[in-house]
Amino acid sequence: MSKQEPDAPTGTQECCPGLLTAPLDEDQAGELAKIFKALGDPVRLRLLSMIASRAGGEVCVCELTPAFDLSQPTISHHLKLLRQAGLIDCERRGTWVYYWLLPGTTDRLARVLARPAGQPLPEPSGAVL
Amino acid sequence: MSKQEPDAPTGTQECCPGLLTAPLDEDQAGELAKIFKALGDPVRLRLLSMIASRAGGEVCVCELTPAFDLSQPTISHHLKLLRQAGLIDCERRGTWVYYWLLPGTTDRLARVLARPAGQPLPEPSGAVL
DNA sequence: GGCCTGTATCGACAACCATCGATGCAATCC
DNA sequence: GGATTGCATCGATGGTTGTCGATACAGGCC
Repeated sequence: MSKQEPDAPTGTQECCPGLLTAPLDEDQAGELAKIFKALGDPVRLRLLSMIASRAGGEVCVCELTPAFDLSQPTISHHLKLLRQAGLIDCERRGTWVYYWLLPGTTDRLARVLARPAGQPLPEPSGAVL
Repeated sequence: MSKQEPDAPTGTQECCPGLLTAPLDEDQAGELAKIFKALGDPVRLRLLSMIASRAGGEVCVCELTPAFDLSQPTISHHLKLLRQAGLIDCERRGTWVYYWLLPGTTDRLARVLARPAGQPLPEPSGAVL
């Protein structure tokens, strides 16, 4: 486990200065889109937040599955997608499998979305909601 | 324009303390998933970064369309999705249509993904990449 | 008015995705 | 060893999505 497909770049380019400062090239856009797509589902968002907000840092699948009105294979599928996006990782311990957050990936997204502290933004229509 | 469907919540709940601190409820997850889904496409990510990183704050569609190997209706479609997600807005000025970033939405995502400064994260497997 | 240009919408189609039941595999317990 | 439990994988299926050409609409120009 934790080693099935080389989908999670795990460490590739910490560089990119953010979405909001310079146009992304195709490679950066493709790589980031994979991660955002993984977050683009309510079930996966809830799974991720359940895992990330866990006190001990890790959660057993047996706690995640009953929290949803979905079949066990469906939850397993969503966890796999989150793992392939590099957002979480897991380990089998005896009968059970535990998942935890990989904070590097969420940190990277937060940086990519962050606006460099007081960017001008001449607000042609204002709109800072 | 700017007023076609009430899809962009524009200002709904600045509250939610973040993905990583407490489990999301279904409503929050559904709402956030819509925005992340809009970011889950390389073309839309590049469009957004082209718009956001623009010096004057706004970009004419006539500059965006030729930057891609895609048809004009396809670009228009992607811009519509970004707008429905509350990430950008637009205005027609004469013959041309101009788009700009709504920084409130990206700010909100950045906050949602940010980890509250020195969260423990006992790292059962380390993995801070 | 009529034409041209820029952009949005429509309808169609192929590709992808979320979901399920069935099944397989791993580890424990008897 | 055999039974049981926890989780992953497989195959199928209906719904969603990215893309296109055709078309409609809006505004400027003659």
